[in-house]
Amino acid sequence: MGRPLRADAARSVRAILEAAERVLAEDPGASMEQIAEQAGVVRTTVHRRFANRQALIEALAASAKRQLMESVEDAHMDTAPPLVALHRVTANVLRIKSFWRFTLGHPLADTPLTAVIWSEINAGALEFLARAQREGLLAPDADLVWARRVYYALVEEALHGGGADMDPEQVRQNADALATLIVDTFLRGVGPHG
Amino acid sequence: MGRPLRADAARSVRAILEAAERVLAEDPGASMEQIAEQAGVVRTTVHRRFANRQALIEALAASAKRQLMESVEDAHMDTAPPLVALHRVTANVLRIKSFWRFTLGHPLADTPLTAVIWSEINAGALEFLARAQREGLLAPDADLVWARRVYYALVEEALHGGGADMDPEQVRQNADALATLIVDTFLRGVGPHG
DNA sequence: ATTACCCGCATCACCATTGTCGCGATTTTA
DNA sequence: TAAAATCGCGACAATGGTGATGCGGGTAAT
Repeated sequence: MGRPLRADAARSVRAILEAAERVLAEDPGASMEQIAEQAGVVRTTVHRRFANRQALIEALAASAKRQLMESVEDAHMDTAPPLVALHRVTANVLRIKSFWRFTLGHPLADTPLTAVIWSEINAGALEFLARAQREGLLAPDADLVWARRVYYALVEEALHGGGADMDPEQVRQNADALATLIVDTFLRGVGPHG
Repeated sequence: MGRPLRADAARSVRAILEAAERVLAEDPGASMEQIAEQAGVVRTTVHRRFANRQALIEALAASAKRQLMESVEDAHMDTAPPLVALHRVTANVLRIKSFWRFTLGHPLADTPLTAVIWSEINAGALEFLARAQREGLLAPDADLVWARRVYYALVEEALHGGGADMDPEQVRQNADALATLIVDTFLRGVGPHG
């Protein structure tokens, strides 16, 4: 950690990170050149701030994972009523994931650090589902690991599915409606209810 | 279409296609060299049979799409009882998709031809869901497009989800059990039923 | 057995990407 | 305003993948 970056340098770093997220979301194999262009910067400047592609991706991962964890904690999944917590965490995650489509969606961005965070989140999710099951929100005989996978799949589908990917902006504006749809489908499926 | 290939040449072609499917499933950006190595062949031999990477991928697509269509037709989705047809097509598709993980899973393998086939399959699926809804298998107010997306997502999840991808062999052996799980979740979700 | 074909191998040219460097011009900071 | 940091730009070497070619030894077909 040298001295703090100068104002213009900090601006470049942010521009590069945001551009990288956009470009890599479209094409995970995009070149540094393309990223630099989107950032309105010359390629050498990118290399000045990030030694290599890996360093750039890890920097992305750091920001993304932090935001994701915050948005999960914000849902208070350990205390709020299960249905409320589920809806809330779903909407939050939709918003974050629509922003970090590449970093949070592609396994390429995996570092030793992120693996830890993932396992934490997965463990928390399983714990939450167990509580939800005890409180009658899930079927008593439901396979919780499968349930977790189904939930993840529904979230991913809402984000990426349906032919072309959703417009991130659109996702963020409809996050609550989408969350309702996801939770509803998660719990009751698409068959007739009642 | 020149004259038929000699026996050893045909063997090489098959080895290359199978190797390509395996290697590309692991890493969609793998080099021709890696594919050749897995095929037990020198890289120049690959180029002898497939002018460029694109040609190779299109050849893969041709085989895969044909098998997929056959497996869908085999389910008789237009005449069989909806629940039966749904279970059957699910098991069939699981088997095919576990084999062609790359070609059928990655949009990279998209050619003008495959786009047509996809839209046919999608239209057929929607038609089937409409019938299923009329016959009471789906909720009367269910959004059929969303239902289709949910179904696709569940199938993908069963194949690729759960941390590491499933062992293709294992998927094929448990295709019926997996299909039951998928259809059940699709129709009733994971919440309490009754 | 002869012919036609195929493969492995070595080699070549070509291209895109990556990563580094130095310089002059510009912007920020103190 | 002076010093320090940053950027754009051009250049460079290194790397790795791509596609083509020709040759000699081997293999399938007739």
